[in-house]
Order: sequence, then C-alpha cells, then structure tokens
Amino acid sequence: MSSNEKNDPQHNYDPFQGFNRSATFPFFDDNSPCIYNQSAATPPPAFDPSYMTFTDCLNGSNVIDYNSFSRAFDMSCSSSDVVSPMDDNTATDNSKKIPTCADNNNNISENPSTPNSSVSSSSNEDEDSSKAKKGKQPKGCEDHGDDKSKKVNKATKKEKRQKEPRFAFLTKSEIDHLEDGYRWRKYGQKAVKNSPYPRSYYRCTSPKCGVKKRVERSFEDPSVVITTYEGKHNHHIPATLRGHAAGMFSPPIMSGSMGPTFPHEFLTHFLPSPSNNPAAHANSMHHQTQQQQQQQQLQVRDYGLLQDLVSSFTRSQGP
DNA sequence: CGCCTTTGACCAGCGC
DNA sequence: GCGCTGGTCAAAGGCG
Repeated sequence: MSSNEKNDPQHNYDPFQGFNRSATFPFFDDNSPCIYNQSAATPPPAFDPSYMTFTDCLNGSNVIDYNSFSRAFDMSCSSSDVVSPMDDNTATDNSKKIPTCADNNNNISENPSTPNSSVSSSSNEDEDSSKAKKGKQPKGCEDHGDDKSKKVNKATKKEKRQKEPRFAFLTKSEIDHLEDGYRWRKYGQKAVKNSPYPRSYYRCTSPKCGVKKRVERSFEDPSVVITTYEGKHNHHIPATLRGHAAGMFSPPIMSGSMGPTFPHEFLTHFLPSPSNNPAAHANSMHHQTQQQQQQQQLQVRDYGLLQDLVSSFTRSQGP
C-alpha cells in the first residue's frame, strides 16, 4: 500500500500504484507521463498532472523512440521471449514493491539478440507455480493437508515464483472485459481498496500459456478500464473464437487507414491481428460473412482508446 | 458435455 | 505475531 493512499485514500487511488512508470513503461521518461485517452473528459488527477496522450508519447522525441517503445512491448515477434525472472525480493507484489529501472532493463530491454529459448520454460515455471499452489486441499479434505506438504509448497513457490513484466492499458470502454483475441478464463475477483469497482483476474486458457491479465475500472473515471497484462503469449490467437475476434483487425478496418506502420505494428503485435495469425487471417479474408463483418465492427468499438490512439497517431502524421 | 463465471476460502508477503 | 491486502484455488452452478 502506498503512503499516498494512506494519506488520502479517496483522492489518491492510483490504479498504477506501486508501478514505477518509468520502469513499467520504459518509454516514459522520469517524469512519467501516463498513457491516457485523449478523448477523456477529465484525466484522473491521481495520475501525473502532466498528462500526455498515447500520441504524444509516440511523437515526443524526448520521451520515446521507436526502439524504446518496441523494447517496452517487445514488439519484434522474432525477438527473444526471454523474460528474466524478478527476484522475490524485487517484485513479489506490485503494490508493495516497485521494480527498478535496472530490473526492468533486465526484464525487457536487454534481450533482443538472446536466443529464443525460454518461452516454454517461463510459462512452465508459471505453471509449476500454479501447481505448487494447488497443494491446497479443498474444504473438507484437510485430512491430507498436513503441514509438511504445505511447507514444501511454500518453499517451492518461494523459489519458483517469478514476475513477468506487466503492461497496463487504459481503455475507455463501457465493457470491463475487452475482447483482445485471446481466450481468457476468469479465476478470481477481488474488491479493490478505495474503489467501488472490483478487480477481475483472468488467465489465458491456452495450455502452457501463463499469461494473465487483471481488469479493473478506474475509480476516478469509471469509463476507463485498466487492463494489466502479465507475461507473453507463447501461441497464436485462437482461430476459432467466440465472436470471431481473430478477424477483428482485418485490413479494411485497421491497415487501410493506418498510414504509419508503427501503431499498426504495435497494436497488431500486442493485440490480435491476422498478421500474427495466418490461419485466422485466411479465415477472415475468405470466409467473412456479412454477419461477421457486423460483429467485427462491434468488437472493434470495444477498443475505444486503442482506436483513438491509432487515429490520433495517424492524424498527427499529417497527410 | 465442455467451457465459463461466481464466490468463499486459502495462502503469501508486508508493515507494524 | 498479528492483521491487512493482493493473488489464487476450486467447488458449484449457469449457459449454449
């Protein structure tokens, strides 16, 4: 818990509390302007007063460049997926421990040429972590739950627990759980302190993919959904998805008006896109019915902020 | 029947 | 050691 929150919980709720923004978002400078929706009426005062839009982030020469941004989001699909583990004493809980810039560099920036070898190990370890935790016995079955096994589980967990880099997005949407092309299973929900809105926990349903995300609504601006991704998918977007999400970013909608490639690259990497999923692409290109197209448009609207960001960026590039 | 959400309980880390 | 909090588990139930 942050000291600010203690001092003034009603006005200092910060969904990114505990995040060192310059570390969490390496493309920010030390003054850490925050990604925020340009169209939002009133930015949450809890954030840095010097707000800048995503577009500003992209254009601000003193803030980021393509490289830093791409490093931040590991945009190169061919780049390493190695994620250096955070020590337990570095970041076991993002609300209590703030990763340092050095930590972050280790996690994200220093591996462009590292052999792509540890995706599975990373996710497997995550799975191991989950398995370790499954040592818990269900209620009424405590007869097997001796203290020894619990202690072993604790030790195992302490050794293996790692933190994936996290990336948070503010999305202006009325929908809490935005479709992003992947399939998620909700595994928990918790009330957020000083916020009337609960936080939901989702895990990617793909086997061996340990990606998680947390979704919560901003207390300051209920129209803003804060989605925090943790980890990186080690698989393609499911080709057959409810609502045909894999075809959301079909060329007519995204690529045709994108202009600059950067935001397109960014979004198509971080979010689902046919370019990341040839099978889905083919599917969307050849089997797109009118109904699917309508659905597609509806889903794209779910992206609220992201669309705004893209259009802002496109406009800022000029004709 | 498979997949998903809900929800109460449990666990670990941290501050005091 | 205790209490608080964030994160996770897993049984139960709903839905298509």
